[in-house]
Amino acid sequence: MYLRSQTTSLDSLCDRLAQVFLDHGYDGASIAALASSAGLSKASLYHHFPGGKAEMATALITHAIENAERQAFKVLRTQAPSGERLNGFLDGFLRYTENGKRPCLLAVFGQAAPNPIKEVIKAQINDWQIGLESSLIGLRGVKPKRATRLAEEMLCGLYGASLLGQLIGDETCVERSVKRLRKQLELYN
Amino acid sequence: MYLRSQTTSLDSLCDRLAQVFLDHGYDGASIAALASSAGLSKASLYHHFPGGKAEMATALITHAIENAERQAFKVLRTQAPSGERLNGFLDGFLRYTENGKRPCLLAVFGQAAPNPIKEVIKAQINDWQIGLESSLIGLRGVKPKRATRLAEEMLCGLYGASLLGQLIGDETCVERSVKRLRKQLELYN
DNA sequence: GTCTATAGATCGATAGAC
DNA sequence: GTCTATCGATCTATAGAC
Repeated sequence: MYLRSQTTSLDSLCDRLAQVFLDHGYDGASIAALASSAGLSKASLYHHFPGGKAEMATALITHAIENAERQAFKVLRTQAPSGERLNGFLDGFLRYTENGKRPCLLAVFGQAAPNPIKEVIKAQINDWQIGLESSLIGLRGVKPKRATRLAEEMLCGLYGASLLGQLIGDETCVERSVKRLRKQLELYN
Repeated sequence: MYLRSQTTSLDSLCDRLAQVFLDHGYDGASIAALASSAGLSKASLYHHFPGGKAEMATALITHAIENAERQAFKVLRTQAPSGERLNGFLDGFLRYTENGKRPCLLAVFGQAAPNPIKEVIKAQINDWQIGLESSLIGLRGVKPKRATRLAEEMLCGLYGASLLGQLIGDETCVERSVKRLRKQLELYN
């Protein structure tokens, strides 16, 4: 996909397309709806994504991973103290999910999407879990085995809150989940 | 939907149909795939569900809710001590999700399905959260406000573990989440 | 790079025989 | 209650003009 226009336009196009997938799931997002949401005809959309829906979904997952990486997980690999890294991650996760208002594309495509996309998601979340682990190991008194379980607990809590918030229509679940994790890990911001 | 045959056949039909929805989501589950999985022609499937896919999904959600209710949440409304009720619930949740191997239809349809179905899910999960709350209030030292947050934390942890397990292909996430909750609530089984 | 028009496949749903 | 056959709508994807 190449777009001669500015980064803002590309981001805007990705956001519009992603919203359709978030609202209707992979199979529920029709080319017609995607094109309409992008403000293009179907043929024009195929000009940008010759591979059709699968290519769009792949591009959007890559885009979403880059966003999450930049806004949340990147800080885990810095040299800052563990507590600061984890605090920065939690801040970033809230930014990434827009305070829990926006579902995560990884969770949506993880439920139903072509297998290559599912594999990318699986590998990426494993990477992120490892990043959380290494920061948790640096926390006072946390041993490697416990760090592994804590990292999983964090991902469960955050993704679970995002899902639950969507199920019951309460946007504030993720914020409370972040608050709980900060307290449990004795992080103070 | 009426089936003259035994309960086992009805349950078996529901299980087969549910599996298609779990694998492909609401929109991704085609009538052809549903019929094939049920071992019936499309016309025969419509004989049982004149309302088509929406009626199937509604029936299956009702079925899933009844299962979860019977296997997990029912015990929360008994007169047993709070600890026993919560322990029984966690046992039941593991049974309901088949130790985390089977995704929950409520989570799948909560992401993308016709609005009436989403409303049923929303109401049901709110009900369940209230059931958890009242059992948690009975626990030593847990006040109403904290019970509300703990109930949400339990649902986040359990549904998050189910989702995460699906994303990374690890069936054991839910078991660990249950273990964590037992420890946190000081329940011993 | 955008569009209209349309091909070809699959969709949900139904008619009608047995 | 099951089936085959089929309808019209919608879907993905492409052809071809501008």
